Amino acid sequence: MRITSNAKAATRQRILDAATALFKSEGWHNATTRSIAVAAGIATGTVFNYFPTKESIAASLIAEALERAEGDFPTGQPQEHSLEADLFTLIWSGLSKLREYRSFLAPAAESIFSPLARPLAARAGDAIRVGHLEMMEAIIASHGFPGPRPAVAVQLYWTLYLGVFAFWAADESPGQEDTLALLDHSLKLFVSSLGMDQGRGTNGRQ
Amino acid sequence: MRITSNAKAATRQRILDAATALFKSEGWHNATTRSIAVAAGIATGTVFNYFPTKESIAASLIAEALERAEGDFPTGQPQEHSLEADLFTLIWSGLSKLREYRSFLAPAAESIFSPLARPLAARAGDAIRVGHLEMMEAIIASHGFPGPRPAVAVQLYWTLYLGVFAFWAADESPGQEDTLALLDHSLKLFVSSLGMDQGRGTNGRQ
DNA sequence: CATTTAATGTGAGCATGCTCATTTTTGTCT
DNA sequence: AGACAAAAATGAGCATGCTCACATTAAATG
Repeated sequence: MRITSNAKAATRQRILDAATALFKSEGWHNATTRSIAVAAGIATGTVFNYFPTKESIAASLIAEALERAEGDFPTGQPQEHSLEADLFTLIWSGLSKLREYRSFLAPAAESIFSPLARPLAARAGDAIRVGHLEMMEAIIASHGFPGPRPAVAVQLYWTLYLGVFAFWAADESPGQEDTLALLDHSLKLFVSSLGMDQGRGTNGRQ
Repeated sequence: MRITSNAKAATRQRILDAATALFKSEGWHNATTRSIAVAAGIATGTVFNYFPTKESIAASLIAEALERAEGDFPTGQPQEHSLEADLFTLIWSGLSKLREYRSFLAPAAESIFSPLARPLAARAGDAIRVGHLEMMEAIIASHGFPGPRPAVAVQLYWTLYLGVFAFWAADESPGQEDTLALLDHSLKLFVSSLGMDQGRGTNGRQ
């Protein structure tokens, strides 16, 4: 049992490559698991020896793409710019590097949202969560903002991020200017909330 | 051709009743279209004479439930309370009335999010869109807040609303206090954004 | 090389959402 | 009632995601 994982990794990669091509050319629904298997030169069942579901193939692609795109973000340490500008860079430059995947990310974004289970943050996979949330926390901390209680802050950030991501994935305005507008506003929302009361609000009810 | 629509409406209602029961008892995935048909005492194909997709059955149930729940909201006219308090009432009392449906709304919420097409607001159906968004606009207008450009405002509100809705649907904390905390914060975000610049921001980049 | 054991690949087959050609029911007119 | 047309219902059948018992290949051992 030495180089077994080489062949395994190669098969896995063939599946990912075939899926990438088919998602782009055929779209999420028309790219069937059978067609992916054929394109990868394997049997249908083999696909499911590597990925438990079709969704998980897309999840892997998205996670890897995001990881790659965000891999060369400078740091989460103190920056020259405003908190908003730093968070903008974190999100927007990540999206910019994903631009080539837009055509298949639009339908695949479904798979990110679908289960809607409680730990929404955990959904996009460890790569995104660790990379993105830690970056976000570091950036925020570097600017010295106090935060709301952690669970809510994480939820807020993910609501913002996933909302922008979903909008961006389907945004066909020139230069994604609609996404830019949404991101601008969302960030102002987020940043302004960080300075707010840190306890549980009441909104005027008893 | 006089009372034909009576029988039709009856069959449609039998489907909705059967679906409601099965979604609650079996969950979204285990409630199959065949089992719904059997429970309604009709053939599988008949279901699709009334609803184009399984998803649309859930959409109808959700839309009707929301319509019912929000039907007796006072108005969108000037209130005694703050903007935040008014919006809180709009959302929270709606959710409260939906509480009995929580067990099936959690999985069914998937269907609201899944297509993620551009006009996100149109997704939840006219009942919700008209009722909710008009209410929201009326409430905001009554408080004299200037708004950002409409498309962004609508998107922002729906990101907030659907995010809260999805979180609530899966929230099992006592009294849904986690949802309350999220809603409090989300509303502060939203309200504070309404007073911000109304043009396109730049976040400090060229 | 021959055997054994583990890893990997296979594809028939299942359940499901949905389609559609056909059958059954309903309503109208003579 | 009988003939006809429109509306409604039917269920066999399709494509898809996924499973699983089995076949094939590769590695380890004698």
